[in-house]
Amino acid sequence: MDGGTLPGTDTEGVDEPDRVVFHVDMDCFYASCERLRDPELRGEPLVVGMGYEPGDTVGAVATASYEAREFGVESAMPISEALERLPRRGTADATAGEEVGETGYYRPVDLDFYKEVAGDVKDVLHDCADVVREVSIDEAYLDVTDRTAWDAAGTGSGPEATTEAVDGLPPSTAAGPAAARTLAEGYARHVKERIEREAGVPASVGVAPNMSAAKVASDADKPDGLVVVPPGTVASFLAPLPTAALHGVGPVTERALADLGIETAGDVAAADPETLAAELGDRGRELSRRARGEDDREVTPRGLPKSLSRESSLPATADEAEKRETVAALAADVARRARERGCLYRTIGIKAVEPPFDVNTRARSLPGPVDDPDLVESVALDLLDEFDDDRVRKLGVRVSKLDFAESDQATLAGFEAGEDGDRGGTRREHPASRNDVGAQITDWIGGEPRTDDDEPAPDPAEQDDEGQASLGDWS
DNA sequence: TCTGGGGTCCTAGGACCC
DNA sequence: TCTGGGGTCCTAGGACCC
Repeated sequence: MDGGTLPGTDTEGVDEPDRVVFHVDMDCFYASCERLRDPELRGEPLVVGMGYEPGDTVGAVATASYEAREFGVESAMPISEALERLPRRGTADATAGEEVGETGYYRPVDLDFYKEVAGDVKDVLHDCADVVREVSIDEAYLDVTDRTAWDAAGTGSGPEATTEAVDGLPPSTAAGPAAARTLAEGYARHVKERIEREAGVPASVGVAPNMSAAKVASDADKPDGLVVVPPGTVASFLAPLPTAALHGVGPVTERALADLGIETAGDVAAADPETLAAELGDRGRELSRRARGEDDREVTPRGLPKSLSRESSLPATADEAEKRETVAALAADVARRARERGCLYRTIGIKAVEPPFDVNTRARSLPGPVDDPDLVESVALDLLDEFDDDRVRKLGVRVSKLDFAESDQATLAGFEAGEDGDRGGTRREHPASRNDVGAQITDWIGGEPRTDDDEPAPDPAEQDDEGQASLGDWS
């Protein structure tokens, strides 16, 4: 990362040639990491999740290996159900008489280790592309327009014109004989192989002239896939896919579309955009464009986070002490993380989920940004009062309206966190005592908070990858 | 399927201001 | 006094993603 950040000199509006965008998606990443550490797990059904350790009562599958998926185990499935479909190997659950073949391995989530592996992957990605947008721990977009091209590769040799990359794709899509073997495909293969070699885990890669098509392409042939969608073929590539294959179409939107008689991406592309807009708002229009292969979004590094939160499930309870204790612990953790990242927050909120799955959120904004763990706790508890008599199955605490103070303050924050993570907030804090939240806030209003009405802080989403803006660390 | 945890973005209504 | 329009901020909820 060179420091060449030139706000205001972006090239929007310039008519650019076709871009080459990769979407790199690690295959059941957590499971792959576990296998990297313990090769014995290779080829075996493997479930990574939380909640099945002794003493746990709630939990879900984070990742199931493809072998485990054959038993019907899926991501986000309650761990109890996963265990029913695929008993744990070597436990009482899988007692005598059970075929070993009908059991699988279970591993708890070890995020720290996965982050290490993800770091190796990221090193490769940043080495291979000028612009990388890390979407999550196991997923990223690369703009490699300046590193490769859509030109046909090599010697135009005839017989090799079809590529593995397009196997399994509908005939009307991707590289037909004429478009086969682009330089972009070769480069994607190179990236994929480097990831495998240097990080030790498999990835699927989608190659397309825009982000949304690349995203769909990486999904189209998992695991270990490489799907290339050259310019001009995006709409025909997408057309036969179900609407749910489009990024941004979940169960609700899928149903809404189905009610309109729209089942495939091709149907979306053919539908009147205004009809979609009437049903789905702006998203409908956007969906229409994407389905037709239009997506102008540039690949940009991810900006700073907009909120930090922690939540935790518990056996449904109305016990006030238990609820308060939980919220206090969550508040402390959120505040700690905020301080570690050197960020101030101006809004504090809670989430209370009542059975069966009734999500309530409450939030309160402060007059100015703070770094004050005690205040997070007291506001969160105050907001929790409303649910005193309610049974809850999940509680959460969130801070938002984040303020990553520029330069000096950010440095100070980092320094503080490093030196003494336990100290009370020391800057830009209200002077009031901490006994009563209402009093605090009122006092503060009277006092003199930093009136940051309009700090024209650059939109985080548009920040260049300068300094700490390049997330590396969170996710 | 009775549903984990950490996020993002969007929308709608109300308060408030000019 | 039954009533305009525009803008911003706040809260709550919802859809979606990995």
